[in-house]
Amino acid sequence: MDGDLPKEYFELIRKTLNEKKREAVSGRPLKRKKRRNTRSTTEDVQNSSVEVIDLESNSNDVQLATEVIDLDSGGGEAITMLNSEVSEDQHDDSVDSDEFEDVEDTDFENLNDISITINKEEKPVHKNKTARKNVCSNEERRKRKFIHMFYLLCLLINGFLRNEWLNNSKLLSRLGDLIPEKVFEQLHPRKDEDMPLRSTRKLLDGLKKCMEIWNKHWRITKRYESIGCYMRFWDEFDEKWSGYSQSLNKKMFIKNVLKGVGDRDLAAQGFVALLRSCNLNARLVISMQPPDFTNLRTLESLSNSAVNVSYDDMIKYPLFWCEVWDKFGKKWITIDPINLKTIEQIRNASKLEPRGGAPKRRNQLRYVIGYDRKQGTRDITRRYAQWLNSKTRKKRITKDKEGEEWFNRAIYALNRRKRTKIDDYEDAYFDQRNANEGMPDNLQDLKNHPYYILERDLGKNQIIKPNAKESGYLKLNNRVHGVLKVYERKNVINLKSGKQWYMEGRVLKTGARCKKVIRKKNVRLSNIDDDNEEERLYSIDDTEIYRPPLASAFGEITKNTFGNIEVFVPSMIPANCCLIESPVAIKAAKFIGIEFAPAVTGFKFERGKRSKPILSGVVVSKLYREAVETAIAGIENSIEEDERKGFELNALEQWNKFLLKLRIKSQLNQVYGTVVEAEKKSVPVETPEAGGFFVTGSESVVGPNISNLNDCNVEMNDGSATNLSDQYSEGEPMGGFLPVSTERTKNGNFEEKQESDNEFSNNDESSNEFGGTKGTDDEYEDFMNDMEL
DNA sequence: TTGCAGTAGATACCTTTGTTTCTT
DNA sequence: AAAGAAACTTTGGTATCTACTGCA
Repeated sequence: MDGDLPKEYFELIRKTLNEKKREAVSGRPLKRKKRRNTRSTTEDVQNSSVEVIDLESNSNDVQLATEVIDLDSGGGEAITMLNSEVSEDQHDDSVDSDEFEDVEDTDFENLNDISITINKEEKPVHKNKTARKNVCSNEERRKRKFIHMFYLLCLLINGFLRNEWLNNSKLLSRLGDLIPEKVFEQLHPRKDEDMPLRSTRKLLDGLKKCMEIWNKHWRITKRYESIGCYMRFWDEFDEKWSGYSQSLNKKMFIKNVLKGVGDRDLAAQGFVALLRSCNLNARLVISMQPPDFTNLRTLESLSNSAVNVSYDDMIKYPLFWCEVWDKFGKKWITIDPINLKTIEQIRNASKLEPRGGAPKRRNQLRYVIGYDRKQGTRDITRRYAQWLNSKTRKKRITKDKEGEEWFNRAIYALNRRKRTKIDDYEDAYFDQRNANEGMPDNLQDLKNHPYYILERDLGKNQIIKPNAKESGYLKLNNRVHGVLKVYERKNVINLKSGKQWYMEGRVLKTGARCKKVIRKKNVRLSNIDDDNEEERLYSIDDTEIYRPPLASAFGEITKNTFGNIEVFVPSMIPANCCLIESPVAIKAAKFIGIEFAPAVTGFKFERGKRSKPILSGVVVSKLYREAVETAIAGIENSIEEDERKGFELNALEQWNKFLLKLRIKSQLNQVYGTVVEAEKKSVPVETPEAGGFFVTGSESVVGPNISNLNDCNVEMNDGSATNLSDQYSEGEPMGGFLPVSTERTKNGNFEEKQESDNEFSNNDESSNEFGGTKGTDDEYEDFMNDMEL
């Protein structure tokens, strides 16, 4: 179709496109249909071109791919169509350009090189090439999340136990000797009524002294043998954890702390004990480093981009430190006595939050947990993470609701003390910090922010409260979008259609006004006469709880057009009725002949998009409740009885068949002499322990297995018979009857069986029908008569 | 080197009451 | 003749998340 276009056109287009690229004017967004088309390497292109020529050497021109240039729209947008994609179209000239996908202009440098995919076998190869290499599978994703949570839980419990060790009375009394009387007084200053800050000042001085004392006391600081408690990358879980410190028991722990020997973690923990020995309310604070579950890179890509973090960078920021309650300032004071050797009263940012690329790779501050001396456990990440809501939150398991509940449960389980005033003060401080964090200044952080939302990120069924004002603006460098409005999330209202509200047992109030009108999602489903493609949405304030009409005195219930009553929530049951859920409820209600309504409690969605109602029970007047329940019990009972009888009958039938076959066999043996049986190790007839029912692997029939009665020419599935024999001949006897046959031909068939088959079929064809699944009762009877049974 | 807007691709979620033909 | 079983049908739009790219 484009064969008529002269070459100059292409060059013109190419030129225009290149200019447009430079200007970076993005009109309507160009779509790339399939990456593999544009990404295919030149080699591929050439190869395929050659192949095409070979394949289509009869075609008039070398039109390998048709390229349609739409000159009218957008002044030079090029649209390509690939032969392979529309091979059925057979070069239809009348193809409308709208049918083609717009393709990004990246590959128009080589317009003469035409990319094309011909061989179907090649397609998956292309797909694999362009498939994401660095994203792990869904399963792996879940696994990582699980490991993250498990790891975190272990750390939480470990912290709790370690915190208990710190309360050891012997340890505390010995450590208390390290603190001179003067310093002790500084740590417990008198309250200055006029200027509480002065008391705080004294406390801080005392703490500084303590820190100095501790640094003198701690003589030997061991190097971490591996990476200590810092964060591991995912590929490091597959390696052997060599050099991980041997389990440290309580005794050794106390001994080492008193001696002042150990790694940085131990030093920090010991410092907490030191402060507790001075009767201060000191917290053991741990920044936990479970692996990053939001990092979805595969192990290969991880190891390729393995980031080497130097030891010094890694230990720059601590994982263990200390907090002391300042009762004058009603704040927690943070002390890191080892790594940064700092004391701080955190206002908006902490020095302990890792900064810079390298340290952050091994130390992502996400979960900071404080354990106090009364076995209280609290999540105090807020104090240390400057951008908790916009950045840190995304790396935490609490980023979704499920994870948050899990985490809260874990913390709750480890918090062994009642709430105190100190917690109130701290929560107030956290609220203050949340408020101070303010609005993010970039798009990424505004996504899923707990407090703010961009106007453009509002869902289709969401609106901002009518009189709410925007709380700020986000200025983008991009000239196209300019300034975006940001609202507080609490001003967002979720809307639902009338039908959706009905599913929650609510109906629109009279005179309710719709808040928003959207296009219906599935136009295709809606009937032809239902040309209303708009969906009106309402807020919860526009609705009220649905009160279904009461049943009449005779128990008559108002039903819908389908003859049902919908009970999606309990409030949708009429007040004087009840819902009885049972698979046989409808049957029971019918049986006793009362007024009832089948209850639709939900829908099931099957393929083909058709949904079907779930009729899980009936709604009846409360008067009939007992009657229906009794009837249901009766029906269930009788069903059970029937099942039992059926089972019994089936079993008896199988036995009957079996015995019949034995008779046939013995009769045949009498007439024609015994077939070689000596080689068969287990002859079912003579097996003494052969009793009871025998369930085969492939058949669900209960009863004796008949496959081993070769002489009776049991009509069997050859395949299943072979499989059975395979199973049994090699495995242990499974009890009961064993179709063991050791003679096999190369084809895997049983020689013996074949022989006997032939033998038998020659003698009596009609018996072929016997014993198999096809035989009917009449035939059995006939045969039994023949056998004079 | 780092941060970030924009984008593509993958995945998850929402959907919320058939019809025709044959057999018993 | 009526009732019931069986076969046929085999979406698709939107939201959300993540990695990647190119730019500053």
